[in-house]
This record gives sequence, structure tokens and C-alpha cells, in this order.
Amino acid sequence: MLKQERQDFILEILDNEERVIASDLSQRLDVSEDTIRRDLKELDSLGLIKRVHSGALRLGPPVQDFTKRQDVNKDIKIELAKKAVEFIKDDMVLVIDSGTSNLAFVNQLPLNLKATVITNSPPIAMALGSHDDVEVIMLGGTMFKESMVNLGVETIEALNTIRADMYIMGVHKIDCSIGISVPSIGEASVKRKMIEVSNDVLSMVTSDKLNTFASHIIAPANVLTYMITNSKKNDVLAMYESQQVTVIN
Amino acid sequence: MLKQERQDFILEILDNEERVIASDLSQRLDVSEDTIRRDLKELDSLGLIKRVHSGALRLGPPVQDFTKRQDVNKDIKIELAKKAVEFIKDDMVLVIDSGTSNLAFVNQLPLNLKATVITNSPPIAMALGSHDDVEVIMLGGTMFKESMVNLGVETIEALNTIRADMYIMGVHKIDCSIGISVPSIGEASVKRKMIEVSNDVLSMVTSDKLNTFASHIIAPANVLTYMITNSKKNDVLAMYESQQVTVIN
DNA sequence: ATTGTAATTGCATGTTTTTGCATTTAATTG
DNA sequence: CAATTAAATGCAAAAACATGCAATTACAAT
Repeated sequence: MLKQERQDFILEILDNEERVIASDLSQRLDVSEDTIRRDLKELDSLGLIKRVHSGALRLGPPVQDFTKRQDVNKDIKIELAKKAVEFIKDDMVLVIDSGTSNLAFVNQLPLNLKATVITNSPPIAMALGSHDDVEVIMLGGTMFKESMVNLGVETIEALNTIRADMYIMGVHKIDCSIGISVPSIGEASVKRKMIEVSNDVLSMVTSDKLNTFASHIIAPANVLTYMITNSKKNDVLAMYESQQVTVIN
Repeated sequence: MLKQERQDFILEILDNEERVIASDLSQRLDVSEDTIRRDLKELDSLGLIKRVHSGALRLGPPVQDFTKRQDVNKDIKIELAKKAVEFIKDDMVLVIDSGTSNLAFVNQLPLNLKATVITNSPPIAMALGSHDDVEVIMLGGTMFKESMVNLGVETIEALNTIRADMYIMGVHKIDCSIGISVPSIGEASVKRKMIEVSNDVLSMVTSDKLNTFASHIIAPANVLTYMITNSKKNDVLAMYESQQVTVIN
């Protein structure tokens, strides 16, 4: 593994996990702790992470609370969310799962929207607390704390009795030929079911998620009806269009 | 837990609770009191908190989060919660429903607690996000926004397959002779079911809730195993004791 | 191909940080 | 004032760190 690769990987882990411990990284990346220390030192001096004794923290305000957790691409996500909201009409039935993009989307929904929202994400449900005319149906399950989402057989079973107009899918990794993927099987099977019970699928995809993949493939990219992205690379976007995905830019 | 994380956590607690006791923090964060003292000393010298004998105080007003409404009796509820936490042991299975007292309770649980929590309240589930050894099982249902809780037949059905050691019941209205009551039938039936599936029932009851009632009666007061209250009225409390309720004061 | 240079990595060494415990000192409470 | 509780101090063990060095690799120029 190349040094640059390794450091990118550290940044990616940090993006997901809020903190890293040097000795853990040493094991996960199979290099000595000295090398990890050097990496962390370097990334810190580049201003990309905050180095602390025994590990490193993600930059930005340390916040446990998921409802006010804002990540790096906050502004971009709000812009994408505004475009996504235009697809939502009164009386629609929406399935919405977890993710900061989806949270931004929900926060952009007009307060007078009349709709039904089915979600397995507690933060999404709570964010809809002030939308008086949105009925929120929460799917139960075992809470997966990394992404604050309910998963498991109960969740999938509950979806059996659901039919939705649109699924707002949180996407972490997407590659035009590989498809949409996540790092855990639990998330994968629930998302697959959500696709199944929905007429259309809409995802907000920041450009850093394009051309990436993880271990568990949910479905090919063409399950997306709409992909809203800030990427301007026409060659990439054309590939999605050729798979009947409507790309909004 | 990294030192920096711990100190961030202390600041966050202080943001919620106005004051902290060193010995409490030691238990909640699972480190020695010496370490807590060193942390407080450090945070104080950074001008982030005001160190006082036995603990520390918040400087200035809390960072307002408009999404969560502030609570009238917050300090009292924190005190009751601290007493309630003493009843919780490792490996217990807890059912916890909604309410600000219950939220305070969950926030007081030590970070190293090993337990299973079953809840129909999204805020409760989210508050347990930093307890690595607490498995959270979320009950689905239709979200009742006034109290941010999932209700309905799905919720009750899911409880059918549950058996718990203790139910931490949010109580809004209680009267010694009338019983425990709520203003909606949906809440009443779910709470009734939660009582049914639990060996013991514990409630934190601020004095303003005593001798009040609402339209839908859940159960007589004697379903409570433990009632933790700040009320000092001995005549009232004696009436509960005579119904085999253990009153903690 | 070969040589020289720089980058990268792991290891050995000594140093620093962090933490918990024991002891002493100080503050608080009744 | 006595008893309890909290704080300060010093100490020791473990973990993390910095440093220098050697081995390896990558790469460029010859």
C-alpha cells in the first residue's frame, strides 16, 4: 500500500468514525505504529486532522448529537437538497433512510408539506417534528449506531406492508459499473428492500462519492430514477444518463 | 476514550447540565476521580469552565438548540435521574419510553454500561449513541410528535416478543387513587403493554405531577415498583408506600 | 545495467504523557 | 470541633511519542 493511499484511507476512516486511535490504525492498515504516527503528524501539519495523544480527531466542532452534526460538505448538501425538494409534491408517500444529505433534504422540505414519510432513521424522524402535516411512520429494528439507523429483520418485515412513491436513498459509495454499495450487509439488505417497495428512487450524491465502492453491493446504479449531484464531469454523468438515470446538476 | 474526547464530552455535559460533580463524572465516564480533577483543572485554566469545590460550573449561557425545547425542571430531573441510575446493573434489559425525565436518565447512564434498551422514543435511542455497550432496539410505529414517540399496533405487536427486567416509564400525570394517566389512548395502550412485559417499573416523578390526572388511565399507581420523586410531603408518599410502591426521595 | 540520491519504513533507544493509587492537606458539613 | 469529602502531591506503571539509524525500495541520471 502506498503512502498516499494509506493517508487517504486514514482520512476516509476519520470521515466516518469521528476519531481514530493510532494503534488501531496500525493493525487495520498493517503498518508499524511509527508509520501511522508519521502519517498523522503529516496530516495534522497539513491541517486535515487534529492530532491528539494516542490518535487523532476529525476537524470541526466535536458534536455527539446527530441532529446538529454537520460535516464537511454541508453547503453543497444543502444546495443538492434544495434541488431534490422540487421533486416532492403534496400527498406523496416517501421512504427516507439515513445520511447527512437526507437530513439536509428533510430540513429543506416546506413546513406546510402534506405527505407520509416512512423512515428507519431516528434523526430524520425527529427533524420532521415540526412538519404538522407530515405523518411519520418509523420502522423499528436494531439501531446501528455508526449511521443512526434501524436495521434487521423487523425493519425488512415492516417494509413488506409498505408501498411508496419515492425512496430518498442515502448513498455513500457509487460506481457506474459496480453499482451502489455500503460497508455492512445489514444496511445493504434494508436498502434493497426499500428500493423494492418504491416506484422511484432519488439520491443526492456529492462528487466525492462518485466512483467509489464498498464491500456490499445493494444494486446497480440504474435503480436510481434521479441522481442529484454537484459533479460537473460530463463524461461521468453521461454514463449514468446512458443507464436511464436522470442526472440533475 | 481519548483524553480530548473525554474533555469534549465534559464540556458537552456541562452545556446541558449547568453544573457537574467530579465524582459523578468519574462514574459516568469510567475514569478515576483524579483524572476528572485533572481534566477540570485543565479546562478551567483554558477558561472553558469554572472550577469549584467538588465539581465545575458552566461559563455563560448554553449553546441554544432550538430543536429541543428546554425543560422547566431540568435540574430536578437530573437529580432524580442520578438516583434512578443506581438501580441499573450490567446486563439488564430495559424498556424506556419518552419524556424529558427519561432523557435525563439516559444521559446519566455510565458510558461503560452493558445493557439492552428497548425504546419507542427516537430521542432516547439517539441519546444512547455514545454508549458502545448498550444495544438499542427501536420499536417502530406512527410517530406521535407531541411527545416524540412511536405508537400504534406495530409498536404493541413488537412488544409481544419482548421480556424486560425493568420499564422506565415516563409519567405525566399520577394520582394515588386514580392511577397513572395520559391524554391520549395511543400512549395509554403502549404504556400498558410495556408494563405487562416488564418485571419491574420505575418512574421519576417531579412533585408537580403528583395528584394530577388526564383522560386515559393506564394502570393503578401500584404498578410502580419504584417511584423516585423530589416531593417531601410525607402524607402523600405514605399513601404510595401503602400500595407497595417503594418511594425514593 | 549501474550508480547515486531520496523516500519510506521498521526497529532500538530514551523521553514524555497519561493514568491510577497512596498519602497528606484542605475544605465542607452537621 | 469532629467527621466526611474533596483536592493536592508524589510516585510508579503503562502507553504513546520522538529520535536516530539501518535496511529497503523507488527512481533518475549516467
